[in-house]
Amino acid sequence: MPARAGKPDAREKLLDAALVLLREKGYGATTVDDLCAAAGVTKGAFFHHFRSKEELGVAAVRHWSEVTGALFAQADYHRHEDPLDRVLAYLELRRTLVRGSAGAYSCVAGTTVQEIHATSPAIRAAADESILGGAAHIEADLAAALARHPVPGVDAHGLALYVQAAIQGAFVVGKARDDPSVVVASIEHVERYVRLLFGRSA
Amino acid sequence: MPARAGKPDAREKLLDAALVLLREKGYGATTVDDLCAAAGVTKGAFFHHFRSKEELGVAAVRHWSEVTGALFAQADYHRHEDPLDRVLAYLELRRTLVRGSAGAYSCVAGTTVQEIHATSPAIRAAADESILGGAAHIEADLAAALARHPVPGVDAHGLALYVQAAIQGAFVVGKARDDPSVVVASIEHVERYVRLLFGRSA
DNA sequence: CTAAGCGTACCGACCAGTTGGTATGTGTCA
DNA sequence: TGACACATACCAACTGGTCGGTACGCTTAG
Repeated sequence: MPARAGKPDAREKLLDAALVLLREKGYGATTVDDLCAAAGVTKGAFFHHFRSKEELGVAAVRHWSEVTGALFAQADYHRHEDPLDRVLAYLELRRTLVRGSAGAYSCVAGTTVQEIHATSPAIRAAADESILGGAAHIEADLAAALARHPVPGVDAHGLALYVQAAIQGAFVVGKARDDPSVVVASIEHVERYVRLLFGRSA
Repeated sequence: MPARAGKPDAREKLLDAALVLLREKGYGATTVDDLCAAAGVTKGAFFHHFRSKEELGVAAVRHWSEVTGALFAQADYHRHEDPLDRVLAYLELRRTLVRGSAGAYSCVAGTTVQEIHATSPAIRAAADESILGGAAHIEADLAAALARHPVPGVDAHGLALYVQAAIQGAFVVGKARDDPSVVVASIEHVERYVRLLFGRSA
């Protein structure tokens, strides 16, 4: 993909490679050499763009936020007029995205934060931002839905975070079971929960 | 715990140390030297009891299953007559267990499987068994509750796995947010889901 | 010319695993 | 009873390879 000749693309190639490798092997097991080989770049290029492996970790998680943010921003589930319909369409989209191996469908932020939450504050903070950003995709819609149909003890922020948590957990169990169908089934449970909360029948 | 004098306990000490270190630092970042230091044992003892670090990983996950299995087996939530009450009491127990740092409340199997699911089939299988075992703690009760109050499209096995997934995901978000209160809030959402499913008011 | 972008060669630290050895049983047979 | 063979449990020093990171040189655009 030689978009523009002369433009720096080693950095982009490294970040894209990181998205795959981090999800497949985790942060610790992914070596700098692995990343360079996958990106078709040498170590010199790596440390030209990133001062350390940790700095790449932060950049990769932020890159992940951007990639997924763009994906959901341009998705057409926003077209629904009813905010609850938008939330349900979002969940349906997330469900249909689950295909193939865990390295293809799981989440960079969730995978990475499990390993480094106690050892790398910078990556942990980036992962936190990424997950909050993911929750933000539905938080406003949930707030609007709750305004129309209040549920005692439930607030939009907490519910949005729970949806993210349930999906993250589905990835974990999907990896353990080595079977994406349990991820799909779990997301269906999340959809059922949202419908039950708002008294919407299937 | 000097049960019987002369009995080997380096193995036990290593496994107990592994439960802490694996949850705190993850599998990759936990070195054999770390484990030996935490257990107060030398490397010679480590490789006397385990042929490799991977073999310890498998043993540690199995040890985790035994420890948590014993914890839930002797818990008194089983006393409830109604199976749904037992499930709700189980969730309440899990919620009250969330305190302190992620290294104290999170799950060895879930943390480890994220890293090694693609690289170590043996540990992955052990983690899978552990998570299935966790689901088994409530699966029979869910089956009984569903027998009394069937819910279309919901089976006990899938629901039990979803409960495990939601809790695993709560740990992930708890680590990212560095705040156990989001874990508690997520488990409360799971409790609300179960109550809604079975038409049980709070 | 100059500096950004990238490559090659290399270094020191670290880490999983090895080696060779000690201490303490434990069964057994004269 | 005791001495010999053997096994288990553990220790400390070491090794070979790997990994994150560095030094430095070459190329090309402005």
